[in-house]
Amino acid sequence: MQPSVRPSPLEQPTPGQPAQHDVAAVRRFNRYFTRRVGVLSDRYLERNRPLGQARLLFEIATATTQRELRERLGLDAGQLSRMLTALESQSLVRTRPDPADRRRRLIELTARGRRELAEQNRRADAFAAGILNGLTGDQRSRLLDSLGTAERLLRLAAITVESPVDPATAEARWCLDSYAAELDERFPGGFDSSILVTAEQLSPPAGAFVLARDDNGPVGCGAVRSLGDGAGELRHLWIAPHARGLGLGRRLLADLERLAADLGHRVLRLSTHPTLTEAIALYRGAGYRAVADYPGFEDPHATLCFERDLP
Amino acid sequence: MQPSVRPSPLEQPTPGQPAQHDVAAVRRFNRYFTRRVGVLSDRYLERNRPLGQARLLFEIATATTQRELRERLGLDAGQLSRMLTALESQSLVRTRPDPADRRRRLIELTARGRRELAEQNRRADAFAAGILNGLTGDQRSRLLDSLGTAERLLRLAAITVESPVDPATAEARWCLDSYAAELDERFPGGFDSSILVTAEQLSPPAGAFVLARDDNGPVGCGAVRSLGDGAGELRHLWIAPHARGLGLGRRLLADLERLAADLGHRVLRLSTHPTLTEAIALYRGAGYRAVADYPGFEDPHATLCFERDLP
DNA sequence: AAAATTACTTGACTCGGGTCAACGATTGAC
DNA sequence: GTCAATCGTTGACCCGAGTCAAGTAATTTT
Repeated sequence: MQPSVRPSPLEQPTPGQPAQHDVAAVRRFNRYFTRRVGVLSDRYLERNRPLGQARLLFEIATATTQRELRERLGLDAGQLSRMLTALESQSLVRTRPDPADRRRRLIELTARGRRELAEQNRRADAFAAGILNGLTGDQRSRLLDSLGTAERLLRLAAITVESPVDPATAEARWCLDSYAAELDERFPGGFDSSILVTAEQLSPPAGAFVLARDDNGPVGCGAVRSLGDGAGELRHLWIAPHARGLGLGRRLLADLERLAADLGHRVLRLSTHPTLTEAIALYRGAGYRAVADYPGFEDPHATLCFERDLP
Repeated sequence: MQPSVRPSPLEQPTPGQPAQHDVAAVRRFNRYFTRRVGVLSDRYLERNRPLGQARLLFEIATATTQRELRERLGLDAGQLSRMLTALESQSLVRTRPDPADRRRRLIELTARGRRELAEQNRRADAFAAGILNGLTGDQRSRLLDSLGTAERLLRLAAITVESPVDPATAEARWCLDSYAAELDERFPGGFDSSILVTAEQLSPPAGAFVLARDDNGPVGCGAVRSLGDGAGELRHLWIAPHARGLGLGRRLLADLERLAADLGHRVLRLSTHPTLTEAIALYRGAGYRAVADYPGFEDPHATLCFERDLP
């Protein structure tokens, strides 16, 4: 819902309200899909066991504490406790006190529970296979393609970008740490994380930090700091691996440019490394031009510099 | 699950079990979609009214008798009756005895019920719009494209083809009537339905009839009759308008060819009309060649003849 | 005209999901 | 060492969904 005061050459995330026709199409698909696939596959899951317990079995496979289960499934403590005793009485699940904190109870599947879970999975697979069965190979791959594209775009649509945000929060730190860890792996000589800019440099009015989140937490970040003299520097633009290929980079970049302009910068500069091909393509596509160097440039890893005038 | 005894040049609907990878992709999408969209939109629908009543309100807009509602929603008679009295006590719905059969009660929305329904729709729209909001125009159209393709393919996968089937059943008659009605509209001079082949000609061993159904009933048909002398004739291949563009034609055609071969025919012939461009494309694509005429050809509307040797 | 059928209503249930509050047991903070 | 907070359990609920069977009124069949 940004007012389009300053039209940017980049794609705007929200070009007005969606057309009624498009809204109807989404609703139509939703109606069809949940009726045909969603509900049915639930019924398939439960083997004369309440749906809640069946779902729980799924989650227990990867969780160990009640707290975790409660958060993941959004259950009441009492309700979960009762469901667990039900599963325990079927000897699908075993609980024992956590030695580290004996208020807690650790939960694990028994051998029988694992068999039961495998059977549930087999049935869910059979259901999905049943859907694919009536299709030719070509049709199948078109279907999977469409589902994949749809999922990626839905995920993208679920991502919200907060800007500016305090770079000292846990979520922000997590992003910056992930960024450093990734570069450390990708750069031949590793990555020297001491060159990460400090939180002070990224807080207004000196600079700004931008954070993208989906339903499960942070999925990307980016920062602007001041180089002085009307110039800003873009730093630490990072997208979580599972959120790549969605167009989120462009969205973050657009937000950072807007922020930089708001901070009074007239030109935005950045440096990057030839290995980071996706990033380079992003900058070129967004109208950045390569420059030899710039004052304040200090990253020893970077060997490519870009800049762009801000509107 | 047809054994591939006689490999046809046409695409087989079931080339073996789907790969595990594909199955997982379908499950992944299902999980994501139902969690993110399905459940949420239900919660959006209900305005401190039980979900069942909210759904009912939707359906009443287009239905008038309890019987119809029961069938559409799969509800118990008692349950529906109670839900209706609940809606009636909120004066959203009015019922009155059907003058034609006073055991029945006609159901209609009151003015207030219509307002309430409109509000429900507004909310559901807002929810769908919310999904589209975070996307650029280009991304939106890609999303809608993908959803459309996925829905069409899922619909196709849900279609089952029964062959052979008794051409005298109500469903078969319905298809043939629809076929005649459509041609009557599309042909400049109308369609003379007396040339429809008789049920006897389409029953084994003289011929065969094939019927395609989706969850809601018949969506297509086709027939083979004998022309004598080792030749069969393909007749009345028809696909319901809402099931077109899915590739169902090719599937029915493949089934009919298999049937014709089973009946002992060595060549399959057919006649069609230049207006029916989709059909002509289908036949050409399936390896049929145009011929001038053939013995037994009798359809006054048809002016194009095709044939193909059966394996 | 009687018997069977159909359309709906009502009562009496079960069940799963969900909420709330009280209560041990355990732990961390001061 | 005490007190507050935390983790899980248990009892006592509500609610909506769904099932089953008996009952009433109207209609069709025979």
